[in-house]
Amino acid sequence: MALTMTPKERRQAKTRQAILDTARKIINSKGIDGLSIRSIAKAIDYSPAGLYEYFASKEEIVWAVCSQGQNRLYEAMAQVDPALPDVEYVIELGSAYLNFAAEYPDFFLLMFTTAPQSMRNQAPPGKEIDKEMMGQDSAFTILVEAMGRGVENGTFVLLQNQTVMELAINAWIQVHGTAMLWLTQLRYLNIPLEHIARQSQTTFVRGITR
Amino acid sequence: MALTMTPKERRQAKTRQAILDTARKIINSKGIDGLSIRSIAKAIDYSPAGLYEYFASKEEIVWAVCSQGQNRLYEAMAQVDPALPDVEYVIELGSAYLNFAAEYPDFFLLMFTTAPQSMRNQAPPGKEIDKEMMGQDSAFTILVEAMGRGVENGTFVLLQNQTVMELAINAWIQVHGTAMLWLTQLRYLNIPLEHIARQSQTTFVRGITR
DNA sequence: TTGATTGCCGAACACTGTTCGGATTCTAGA
DNA sequence: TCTAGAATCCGAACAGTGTTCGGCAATCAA
Repeated sequence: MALTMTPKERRQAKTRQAILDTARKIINSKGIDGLSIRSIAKAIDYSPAGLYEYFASKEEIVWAVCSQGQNRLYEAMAQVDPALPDVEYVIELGSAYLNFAAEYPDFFLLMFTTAPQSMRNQAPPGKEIDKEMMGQDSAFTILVEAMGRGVENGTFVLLQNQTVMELAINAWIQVHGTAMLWLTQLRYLNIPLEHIARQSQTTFVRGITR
Repeated sequence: MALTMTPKERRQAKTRQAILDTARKIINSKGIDGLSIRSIAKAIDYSPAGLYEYFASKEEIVWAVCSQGQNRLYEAMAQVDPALPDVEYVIELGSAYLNFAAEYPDFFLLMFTTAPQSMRNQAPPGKEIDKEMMGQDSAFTILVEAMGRGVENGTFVLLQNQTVMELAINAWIQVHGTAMLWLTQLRYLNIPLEHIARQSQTTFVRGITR
């Protein structure tokens, strides 16, 4: 797609990306409260007003950062080897999810808490954060396919009237709960993530295998 | 304790509680972004500066609101009948947790996401939000005792080298993940909470029973 | 009746996101 | 090449935020 762009469009895209990159860096270093229009502007040698040529509001910037975060999460999970056995594959997918959360805590919390709330109203039509999550090339899709494969192979067993997607949601719940609880509570009690994550995953696998 | 207070202290406590009550109401109606010092002050016929006689900062107000929220969550879970069989008891505890989250979504999200982050630094010493969570008369304590009882009765089985507290953390992860994922994602996809919660709890119980 | 403390407020400060008008600079068409 | 118009960008301002400070009353202790 970059080949079909005019020089003007390329400049625009470059500036847009520079804004998003600095915004993401500030979030990862100073947290979401340390992110201001003026701090972004100063970092890229722009006037605060100048940013509004590229984004309509601060929320739109944060939304775009989160949207790219979903892609990063997808790529992290897509790197897990699908040739692994069913159980190991699902566990490794979960570990990729958790590593992402542990590496970028503020970013992860932003993507899954404050972001979906306040930005639901003015996200680009057809590109809401939930559609983004469920759509093609999303992290959740990888999980659905992994669970579906396990069910077909007879490795995982469905509950009564349970669909594969619902099973995937349950897997998501388990790993997401681990990430959220560790980020907001357990890590301050010096409880290591790997320790509790292994237990949680083991119990979950025990619950869905026969 | 209210009996040992001087009239002056009673007045102070009354005003403090009025501040916290209005703050909680604003959070539940307008969300956390709708909460401002000036909006609280206007609601109780005070000047913005007047509130600083009772709380040192806005964050201290939010912290106190969250702290009282922990108590409300504890009371909700304490009302579950302990005479229930092990499995039903744990499930009902989880349902109480989920009902709380569904009834006060913004409040719940505040308690478990933005709050623990930003207020860790200047919470009253010995009263950090995590100590609050793990301490006596906390919601988590109820869960620990419930799991411990189930283990003693042989209803629940521990993993290798797993403690009862770790098992309780896993139960917490499961129910917390359900709450968070539904509040931030699933409810916008019109997925009913009861539906997905039942599956999640069933799978978890299946994972910890022999 | 003093003197001091408490309770409360108006005004101000530094910050935030955002808008608007006016400068530049770039670009496309005759 | 010249010019009209669009694309960029900025300074200044506005409304809102949390917070501080000086001072004015009311209350309380001696």
